[in-house]
Amino acid sequence: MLYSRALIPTVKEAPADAANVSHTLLVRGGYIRKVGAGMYDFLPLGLRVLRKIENIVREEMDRSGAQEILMPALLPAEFFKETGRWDLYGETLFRLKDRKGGEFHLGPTHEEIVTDIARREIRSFRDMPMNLYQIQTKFRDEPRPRGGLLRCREFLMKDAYSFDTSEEAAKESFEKMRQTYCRIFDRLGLTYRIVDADPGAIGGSKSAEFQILADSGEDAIVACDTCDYAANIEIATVKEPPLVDDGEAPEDRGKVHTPKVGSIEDVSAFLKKPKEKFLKSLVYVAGTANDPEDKRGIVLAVVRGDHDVNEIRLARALGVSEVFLANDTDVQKATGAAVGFAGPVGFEGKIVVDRAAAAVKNAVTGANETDYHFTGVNRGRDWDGEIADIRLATDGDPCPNCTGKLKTYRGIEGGHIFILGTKYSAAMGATFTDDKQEKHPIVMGCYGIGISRLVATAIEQHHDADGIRWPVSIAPYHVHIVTVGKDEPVLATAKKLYDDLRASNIDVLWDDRDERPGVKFKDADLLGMPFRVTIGAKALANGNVELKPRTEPDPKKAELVPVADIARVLVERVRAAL
RNA sequence: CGGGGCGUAGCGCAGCCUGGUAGCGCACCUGGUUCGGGACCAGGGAGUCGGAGGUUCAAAUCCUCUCGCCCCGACCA
Repeated sequence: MLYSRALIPTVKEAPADAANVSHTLLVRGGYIRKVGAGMYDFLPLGLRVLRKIENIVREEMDRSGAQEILMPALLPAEFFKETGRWDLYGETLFRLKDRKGGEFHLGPTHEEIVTDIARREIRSFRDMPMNLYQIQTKFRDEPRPRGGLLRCREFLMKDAYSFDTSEEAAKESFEKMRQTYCRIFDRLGLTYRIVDADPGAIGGSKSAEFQILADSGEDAIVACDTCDYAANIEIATVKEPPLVDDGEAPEDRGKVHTPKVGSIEDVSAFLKKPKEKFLKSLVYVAGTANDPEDKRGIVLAVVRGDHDVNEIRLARALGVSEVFLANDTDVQKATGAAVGFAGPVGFEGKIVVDRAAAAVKNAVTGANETDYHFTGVNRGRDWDGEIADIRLATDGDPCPNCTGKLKTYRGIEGGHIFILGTKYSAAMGATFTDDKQEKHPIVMGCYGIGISRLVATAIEQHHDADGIRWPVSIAPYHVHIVTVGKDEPVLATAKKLYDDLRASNIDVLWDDRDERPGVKFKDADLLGMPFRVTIGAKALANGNVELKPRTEPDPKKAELVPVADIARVLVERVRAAL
């Protein structure tokens, strides 16, 4: 592509509404433009990256034996109504009506639709295993779109669905997808961790996330420094020492006046006691927003003062689908005190206590009376509760599987794979006949990759102060030729290199604009093509051009390559990196 | 939805408190000098001040409503 004819509207200043690196660089480099919240134009360069990622995903999915299909984005409500998700999905579902008043929605994910294909087309155990996938635009009315391409209301996703005859066979399909995903993320040049995760609203028995490591990531994950244990912090657990009596003599319970100091931090400083001697008591409302038999209840969750509650684990311990931190009014009602002074002593209602908190002796707790705390509180004597694993893992915690320590990382969820079981097939009557003429529901799995999100994710992981540093496999162009000046030999050399590279299937962008060199270099760094070739009169006088990989940090450092060799050298290096 | 903030030229912003002429930088156009890391000089074009209503002789500025956008939380590829 000739730069002078391309739509690459780079800008010097960061857009005011961009909060993260990838968003800023995508806009500054002229890759994308915002149309509305969570909706973006992909300009030519942005689309090239998107297509390259898409093609790698497609190649690896095809290689795994999966078959590509395409389902509609516009869907009649009946399928989601069949499984109950029409109600469960809530506000996130984009709903619309047709001219006759019929109910429709835009697809946020396609389990129901693909299950409908399966129940119509899969009859026999001989038809499986089968894996169907599509690369398609998804629509979710996110409560809060953010981070440019990282979280959109309209986004491109690869979603795959496996169909098997048994849970064991489904595990094999799951494992095959796990390996396929590894190949995909490896080829994309992304550093990731596979972590245990919460299946969430999609449902299912087993799930793993492919977390692309990035400090700006929304997700927190923990990974063991010794074994291969890794989990999303949402469900991560830690090894807790067994509950043994350490021999500390129980003190008498006391009541202290702690005016206006509610937080653990403040009370800890006020009473000059370490946070580990505190019990943090939080009032939760347990239940399910969309549960028809809405069994809501107030629950007190107790963790050690230096720990935090893991809400997903708490919900699991309670056997409900979700828990919500109670609002101030409910806290008042439940404890009779202002927020900050809740405690388990005398609390009327269910109490769940974390394993670590259960071991604390002579603890400080809220007194369920505004401006007062108890000291010398002991479980068993002063209160008791159901012991469960309900705390958030943190840096340095002992690994649950070995003797190693957990380390925390930030990540961006690039892919998520699930074993769904028969949740959708049973609800929708997708069955097959086995070799004994018996009917069973199909066992399903589903596998997602956020294609458009990966464009941004790659930048979060590959950039420097000057701009993007694309991995070769997904760079919009492999080579960026910068011609300095308009001397005839310079232009002729560039033209020949440009033609030679294109003939070798190397994607090449030639900055042939009538701009000063500084402008061209700045744009080249911003755009981030992996190899830059500078052709100028100076080096050319000695028969050389300059070659600089984008990853070379020194802006002035470039390798001199004879004109006769440059095309071959570039072809070799690009191919080696693919 | 809870909390915070912002809408003024294509982009980034000032002006608003204390009402009276819409301004700066970048980008763009013309001419000239420049030309290896975002040049300089001179001239020029470009704005329903997000929208509606109100107060006032007079509103970008004050008041009310409304729409859009961003950030922090709960949700997710």
